[in-house]
Amino acid sequence: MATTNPSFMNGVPELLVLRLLQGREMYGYEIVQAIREETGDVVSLGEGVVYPVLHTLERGGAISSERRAVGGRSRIYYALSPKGVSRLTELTELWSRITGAVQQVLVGGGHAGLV
Amino acid sequence: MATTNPSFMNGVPELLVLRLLQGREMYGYEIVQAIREETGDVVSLGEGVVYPVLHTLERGGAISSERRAVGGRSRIYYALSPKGVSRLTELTELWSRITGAVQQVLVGGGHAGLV
DNA sequence: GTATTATACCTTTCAGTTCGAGGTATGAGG
DNA sequence: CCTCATACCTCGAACTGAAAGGTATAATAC
Repeated sequence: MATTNPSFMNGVPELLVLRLLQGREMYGYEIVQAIREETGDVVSLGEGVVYPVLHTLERGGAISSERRAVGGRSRIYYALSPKGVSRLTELTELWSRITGAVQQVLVGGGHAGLV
Repeated sequence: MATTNPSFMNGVPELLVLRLLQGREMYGYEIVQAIREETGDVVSLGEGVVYPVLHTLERGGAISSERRAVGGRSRIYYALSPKGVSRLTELTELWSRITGAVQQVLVGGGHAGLV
């Protein structure tokens, strides 16, 4: 950890991948399309983003992989580990705190003086 | 400029600064502290972030500056221009769309099929 | 009178993330 | 047979934001 100085807004791809894997086991190519579809193309992470995230996550023990042949296709399915669950919780809370703080400023209207 | 490849999550400092200036004219040092205070220290942008943002914004015509002496202090006050207002609208909408999309995935629970 | 702190501005350097492009391989359909 | 969609992967470029350091002045403390 002690990630040096991570920008306060980062780690969203990681968050999305972990969340999707919480629902079911998925493979990389599938995750790429799921993100596009579930966000209505608002967020579109390419394979160049998703695959490295998966590898980092696996290296850190947050997910595990298993190669399977499905209909002649070779896919690598990823599953969330307990470590991944707590990491997901962590990131979700962080995301919540940050968006809340930003919202605070957006709504605050310049009259900071609230109780 | 042509967007090159801006990460979909960037531009939050710019958004916050514009929003604060919508309320009243402010100077850099003041903005740094205001962000810290209004977000309860959740978001803390240093001077090394805020000043460059102000300069970029001014170069782009989104804000205008005016040097004033206040109680022996020399401060540079910034004010939002019409261009800055529309930029603020733009960024606010983008922010809203993105956080909405992320929320969609976070809540979606894997059963994408909604009406 | 001088030293320290808080105000107020600024820039440069560094590191991390994300993006895009490119590269390999196989099964299915024309 | 050739092309397209599936499915995996990596490297290089680019941008952002963080930290640290640098200047100057007013107010306070000693």
